Amino acid sequence: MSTSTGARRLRADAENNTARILAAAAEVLAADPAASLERIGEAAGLTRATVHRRFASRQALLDALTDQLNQRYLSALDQSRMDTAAPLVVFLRLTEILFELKVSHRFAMELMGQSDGCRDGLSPEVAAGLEQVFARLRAAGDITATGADWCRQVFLALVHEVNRLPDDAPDLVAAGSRPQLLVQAVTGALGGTPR
Amino acid sequence: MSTSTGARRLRADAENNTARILAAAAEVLAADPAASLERIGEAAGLTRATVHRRFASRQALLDALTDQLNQRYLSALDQSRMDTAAPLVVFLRLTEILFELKVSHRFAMELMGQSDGCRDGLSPEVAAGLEQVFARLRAAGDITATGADWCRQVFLALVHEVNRLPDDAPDLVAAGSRPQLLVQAVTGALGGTPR
DNA sequence: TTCAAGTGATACACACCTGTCGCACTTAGC
DNA sequence: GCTAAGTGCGACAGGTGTGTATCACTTGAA
Repeated sequence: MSTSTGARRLRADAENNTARILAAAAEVLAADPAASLERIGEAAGLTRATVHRRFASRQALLDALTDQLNQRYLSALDQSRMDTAAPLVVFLRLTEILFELKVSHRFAMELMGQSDGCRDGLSPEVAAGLEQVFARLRAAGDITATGADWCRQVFLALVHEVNRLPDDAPDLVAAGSRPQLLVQAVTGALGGTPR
Repeated sequence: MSTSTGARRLRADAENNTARILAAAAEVLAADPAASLERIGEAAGLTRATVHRRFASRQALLDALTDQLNQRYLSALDQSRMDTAAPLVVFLRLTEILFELKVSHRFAMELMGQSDGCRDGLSPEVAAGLEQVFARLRAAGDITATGADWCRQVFLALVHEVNRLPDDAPDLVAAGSRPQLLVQAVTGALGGTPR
């Protein structure tokens, strides 16, 4: 599962470089979605040639990035233990984990946004997981919005905005943390009763 | 003011083509921020050469688009009559006008988002106007958020998302209209008491 | 009607990104 | 230490977007 699919095992440093390229790509592409592979390699401390050796094409790199993003979302959904905790707690934990994983929110937005129908953005499993989270929030009366798409869009959009907030933003300080501000904002936007 | 700044007056059809290019650019760039000038010209029913005649460079076109966007926001802020009506009414009217003006929300997001500090995104006047709207909402108890940046970001992000919603989205139908859904979502996200 | 303004079409130069070599060098792994 | 795997460097070809210029044609406006 760890990037090695079928091909014979990579050397340790090579596999490490693959991860560095992915991390650099997430960061650079978040700032500029049209950034060249040269800039991505530079950010990873590698040459463009090496980027090409690890990823056959730009599209292959983007696909790998998408897979990684989906896996992180799935992992976060899994760790949030939906079945045992209260919906609001689950939601808060989910956001906490996503922030810890340093998920590239801008890139996530790009992916989710560009897939008008559901082309290549977030996987159906992730969408289903998020939908379940919101369904439980709705059942518990924490939100009133009924559309799964609307809930997901608002969530992703506000994740992105919360992440862009400077550390000393008054609302962020007041809320206590980014996950808490996000939970407040999302539940409020989706028709939840405050407090 | 009308695009003619200093240079001698353009012929009527030329000025009309300038407007068509701007409209086409807003639409095409909303779908693909990296679209070529050829595609923009094609969408406007013109040739790439003509696009270059009206706008010296790609950057000049983007700047003109930014100016237009800022002017439309200013116009909407002006028409919302902040001084005479209740804050919530002002806010609703503002969003209604923005939707009527078919403001390119995606492009607006790009501009606002990319200007980390305040480089070339929305003008200080627009930012100040929005800040005033939110200040009045706060004074009236419709929201509790205190950060001007946070309020503006949430607003712009949700404008974008509301605009992407299909006409038959359940939450949109329930709210009655896009502006109404937007007002509900923004006030809720910013800590307002529902209803 | 007449003429300048504007456009379409085409060509060109320039720059950038992508993808693929080949070769010398370094390094991980046995 | 040896060997193969991996990397850096340089070069190349192909594609695309940009910006400019020229020429014939069309059209707005006096």
